[in-house]
Amino acid sequence: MIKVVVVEDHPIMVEGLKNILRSDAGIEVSGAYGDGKSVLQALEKGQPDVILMDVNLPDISGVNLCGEVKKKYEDIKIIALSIHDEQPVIHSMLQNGASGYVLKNALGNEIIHAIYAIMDGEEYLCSSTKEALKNADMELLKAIPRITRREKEILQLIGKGLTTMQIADQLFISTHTVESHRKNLMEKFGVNNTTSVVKLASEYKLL
Amino acid sequence: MIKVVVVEDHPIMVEGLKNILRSDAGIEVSGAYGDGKSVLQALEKGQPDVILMDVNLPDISGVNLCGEVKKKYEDIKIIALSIHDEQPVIHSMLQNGASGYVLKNALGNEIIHAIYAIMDGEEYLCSSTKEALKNADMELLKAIPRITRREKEILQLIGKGLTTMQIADQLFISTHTVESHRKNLMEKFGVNNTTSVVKLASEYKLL
DNA sequence: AAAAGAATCCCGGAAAACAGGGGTTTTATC
DNA sequence: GATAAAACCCCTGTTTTCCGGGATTCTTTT
Repeated sequence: MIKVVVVEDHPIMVEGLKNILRSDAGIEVSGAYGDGKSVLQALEKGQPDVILMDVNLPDISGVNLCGEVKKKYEDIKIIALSIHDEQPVIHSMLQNGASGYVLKNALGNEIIHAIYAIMDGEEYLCSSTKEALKNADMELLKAIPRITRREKEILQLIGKGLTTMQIADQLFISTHTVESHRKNLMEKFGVNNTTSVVKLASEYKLL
Repeated sequence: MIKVVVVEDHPIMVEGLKNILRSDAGIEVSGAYGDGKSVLQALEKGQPDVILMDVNLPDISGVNLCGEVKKKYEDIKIIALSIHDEQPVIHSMLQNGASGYVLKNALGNEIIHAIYAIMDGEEYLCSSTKEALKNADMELLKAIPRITRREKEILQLIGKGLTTMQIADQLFISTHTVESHRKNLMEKFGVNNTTSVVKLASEYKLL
């Protein structure tokens, strides 16, 4: 009997998943949690074989949660569940130890397949995910950039529509410094204007 | 017996909704469709009392679908289902004839409440939605801006990270013209730089 | 504890975007 | 079929961002 824990903040979705998994005799849903904190607590008292984990949670990003869980309990297999098929998101999840990536528009039995596949030690990607990764070799693929505290702060202010000067005033630093951070953000995101940075940051839920 | 049709492109979500609605004796799910086109076709052969409609569909925006359905079948009540609680999205759905707006992180029985409430002729907003609308009087609230074909085209190119000159070259128009469109976009979105336009457009799924 | 690497800070000139003006052609509406 | 409104087009001067640098402090890693 494979023990599965669901981490997902949409109750209706949880209901759907439970229902689908119930239909398989070899799988047992041993718990469902709506945010990162409560799973981490629950895991201290006992571990499942597999965690089905939504990438977008209210309290912590799925990428980070995935990393934390894997650090503490390396035997637990993690399947990422997401609405998005952005390459960097997929890549970051896999780098952080996820064994599978399934889009939420997948059919129910795709999830069951995924569970059995990863219990066999395989890596499972749903068809749309594979499609998204097809013409990009995994080595060159860039993950979600790791940005610093200060950069994040500035990114958020830029996202609010403030100009460099307004940001400089607010943070009591020179406009040149703000521009320097702006430049580094463009560098890290691999683009050459702020607009693209904000667009990507918004896609990766960094704002 | 209240006949309900579900429009939602995530099969797992559909499964969850069906399961929840099944538990209520007065409600019957008479159909489920994954995109706008198939619902419109199905409606020609018979109408339900209520449509539970996801705002983000693969082929058409929920806002437009809502408008179309209401134009042809004004008696069908529509409840919008969404992950987002952005004011302009909520406002646009209600303006297009939706009678309810429920966030996907709502509990299952909230959906059932919503269905009964709107069948009684009420308007139903889930608690988080109400929260989002609280400090903004409905009159002043701005809807998602209506942008023209050309503007959309330019918005998308800007979103790709192209500069004004690159866009001008690609569309065989003057850079001045591109800047003019850019200006109008800022005007319509009520902001004063392109970055904010792209951020909002991305939130409203206009890209 | 030293070196390498990040992160935060600063500068000046070139290249864009922005603001505020005006004009013509489509598209609805009466 | 007139007319008003919207869409689309263009221009000039000012402001902001971009991009080439470089310096100093934190933080890791060895």
